[in-house]
Amino acid sequence: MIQVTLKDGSRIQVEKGTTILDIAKSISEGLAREAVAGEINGTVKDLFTPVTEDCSLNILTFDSEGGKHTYWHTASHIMAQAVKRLFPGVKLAIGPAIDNGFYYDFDYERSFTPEDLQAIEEEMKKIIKEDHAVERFSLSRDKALELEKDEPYKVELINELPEDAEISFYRQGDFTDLCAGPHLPSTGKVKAIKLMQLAGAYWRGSEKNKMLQRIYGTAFPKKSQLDEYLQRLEEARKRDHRKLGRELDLFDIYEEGPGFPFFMPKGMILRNLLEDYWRKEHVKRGYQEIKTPMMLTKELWLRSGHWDNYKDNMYFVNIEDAEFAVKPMNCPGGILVFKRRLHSYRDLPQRMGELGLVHRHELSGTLHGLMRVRCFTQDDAHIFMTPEQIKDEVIGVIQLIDDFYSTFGFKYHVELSTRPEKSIGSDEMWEISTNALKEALEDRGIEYKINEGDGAFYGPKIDFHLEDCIGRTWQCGTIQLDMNMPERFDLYYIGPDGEKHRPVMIHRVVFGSIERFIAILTEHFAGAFPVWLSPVQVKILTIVEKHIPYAGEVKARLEEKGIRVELDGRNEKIGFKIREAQLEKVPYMLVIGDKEAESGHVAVRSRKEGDMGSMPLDSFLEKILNEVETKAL
RNA sequence: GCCACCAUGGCUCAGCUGGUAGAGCAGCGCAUUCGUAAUGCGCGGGUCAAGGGUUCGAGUCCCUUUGGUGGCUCCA
Repeated sequence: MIQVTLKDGSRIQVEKGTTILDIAKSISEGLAREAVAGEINGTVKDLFTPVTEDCSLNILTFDSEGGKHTYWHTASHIMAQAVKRLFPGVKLAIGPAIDNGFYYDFDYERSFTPEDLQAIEEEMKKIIKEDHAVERFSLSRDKALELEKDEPYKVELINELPEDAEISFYRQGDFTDLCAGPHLPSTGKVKAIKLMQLAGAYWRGSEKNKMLQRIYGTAFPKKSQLDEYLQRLEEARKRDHRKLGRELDLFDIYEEGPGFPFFMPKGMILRNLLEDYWRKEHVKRGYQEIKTPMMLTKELWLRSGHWDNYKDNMYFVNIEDAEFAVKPMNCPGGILVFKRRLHSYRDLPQRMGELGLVHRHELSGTLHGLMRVRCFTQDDAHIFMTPEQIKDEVIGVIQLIDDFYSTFGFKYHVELSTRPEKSIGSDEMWEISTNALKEALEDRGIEYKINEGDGAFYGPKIDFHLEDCIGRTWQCGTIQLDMNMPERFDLYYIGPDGEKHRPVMIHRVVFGSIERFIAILTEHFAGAFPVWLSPVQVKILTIVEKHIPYAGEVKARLEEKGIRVELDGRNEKIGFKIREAQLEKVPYMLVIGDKEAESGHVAVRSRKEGDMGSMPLDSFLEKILNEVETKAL
């Protein structure tokens, strides 16, 4: 007998060799039915794995991360099995579970069509119905290579497995695949499936390799869960900033300027409000603002290293036989500003902000609304400081970013990237700066994930990934330490000892790109921006023509207080005007009829709560001004 | 850039296996003066992304180009 400790801490005795599934059954039939895998001492295992020694065991259902992973992994095998049946010559690459489902990469003589996808899905349903048992077995390297001799990608994978690795396979009916597992015990366990899309993907993610065909799919234990998932996607589509941007007349991108967005009058209101907020907060924190030119000479970019490292992403212009580059980053300009005069250690830190429009040549296939464009405005700043000031300055930026994100109601997580293989600077400087970043994070009690070797070539960085209301994350803020540029541009300050010293530089952004941030905000709020950001905050709706004079007075009163207000005095029914204002996502509608005109009231309707009844104009003013002032969400 | 798919009036979309463009919304005009998500009637608007080809005939088939969508790579 061996002792198994369950998730709730209770212990049970089972016979050695009992499978996880049997243990689940002994706990409850329901659990056994729901179980998809088991976690033995923290490692996810197949349900048919026998338990051979004392251990802790967690029975996983679809609701857990590991459970989903197992479930989707088996679904991907079922898909591969179906594809193999329908297209015998197909070669298999890899087929993992991912965030919301799974994919499998195939190499086939012709491209799959949407009709093929249909057929594959049907075949998958058959395989599920046939309910093949899934079994696991291991082979020696030679035997494994023999078994996979017709699968060149599998052969490559096997050859790259470490000497001592177990080479395991999973078999279900007529299909066998090299796989580490774990898997569901049978194909019948998978219930609701759907193939989502077809896409090209390079073998092993490298553009030097052959492009394979990737089929994405997802699966759930219940049809209702699949429907719910599809509905969430539909919801995300409704929130798409490209659609809302056009509908709400905020911004758009035209064929005449691929990747170069246009901002409409209402979009500019939003944008200017964000920039006003940004300026105010930065002045408060001791930043100065500068503006550096859009184009600078080739020599500058040679010196900064961009010519060597970033040329493919830059645009160039010839002026009177001299070559200029349109700036892809603001730092070289900022450095010239710093260099304009001699600095004492007493002047440091110098915090110089710039809302700088940068242009980067991005591959056409990567463009995506405002999220990925070819010109965008970075809310940049460069902080020049002594090495001793690094930690405090980084903390200052971390706090600034936290303030900003919480203003919009965003949750976020933080990642720290360390020295990459290809990098410059001494070990000592890397250690100092990486530690400074760590200390700053720890000082603020912020949890962070480390991305080993993912830093910029000139220094380590902290990235802020914010999460929108439907759970997607976006990299926005970043804090990068740089010891390279000060060197290249021979920056120095005079220390207390009267000698020249090299300053350290921070590059940082909070919004990241104003354009992208606006896109994120648009999707986050589904176009219904908080009152302080709404391009139109109040819409006055008259019942009939004769109310226009009083409505005009109301409008004037609101405008006097800086409220952005529109008057809809058209000869239309009130229901129609409300519907339009609601679709325009105006936070407050003021309905003006006889009663209001006589009493000096306004009938308030909120886009969120509907009819709020009648109130004196002053009460409404107080309410909305308070919301604007507090940036209420 | 690579793979797949897509491109019809301002917007959303019909248009079967090729026979010469249609709806709703929006716009404009007229009527209606009305209390919390669509008043009625009428009118105008498209070289069917661009170019080339097949055909007696192309929105529909083929090729090229441009732009978009979803991925891959890259990234704010």
